[in-house]
Amino acid sequence: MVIFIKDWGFCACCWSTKGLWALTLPEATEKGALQALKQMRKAPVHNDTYGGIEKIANLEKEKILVQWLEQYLYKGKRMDFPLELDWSGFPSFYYTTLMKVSKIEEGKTKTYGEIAEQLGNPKAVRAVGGALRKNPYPLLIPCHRVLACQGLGGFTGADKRIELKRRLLELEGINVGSSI
DNA sequence: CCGGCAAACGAAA
DNA sequence: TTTCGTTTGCCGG
Repeated sequence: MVIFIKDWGFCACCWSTKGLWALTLPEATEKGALQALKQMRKAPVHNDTYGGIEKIANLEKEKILVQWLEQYLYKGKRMDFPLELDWSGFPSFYYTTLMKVSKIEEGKTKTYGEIAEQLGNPKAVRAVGGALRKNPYPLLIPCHRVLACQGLGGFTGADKRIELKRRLLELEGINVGSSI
């Protein structure tokens, strides 16, 4: 479904086979968000299949997701997410990586290197990046709190979405210089 | 089935 | 500025 968040813009939220995807480009129009939603339902952004989860988007979950997002993005309150997340079939390295990431407290950040170190594999920095790239639950698993040692790192691949990472960090009171 | 390569990185040459 | 290291998925043979 599509919601409008003040000072943020239209936001398409979809609970798909791959988990969650929420498109929160600030400049998205309602029409654009609807279009994106349609796309997401048809072909989820995360296009690797993990587990045999059914393909139908779950509207009930979507509602819960929307409420959560409104609390977080609009009111700045980050609640525990009330639904269980499905990790079946997800590669174990990715899973353990994302678990580490999920333990980063609100308002704090880590680097890809630090995560790799915590995994007992300090050189696997790039692999950590790979795991975050596959994060089926962006926003819920706070991968925006993982930065590169110099600069911001990436966020879901697409160009403009790095802007979302920046905004999420600002929302949590983390000062990201304009240069990085 | 295998080899090579790319990807949200980072250190060292 | 190039190379290498880690893990995974993808594509070509």
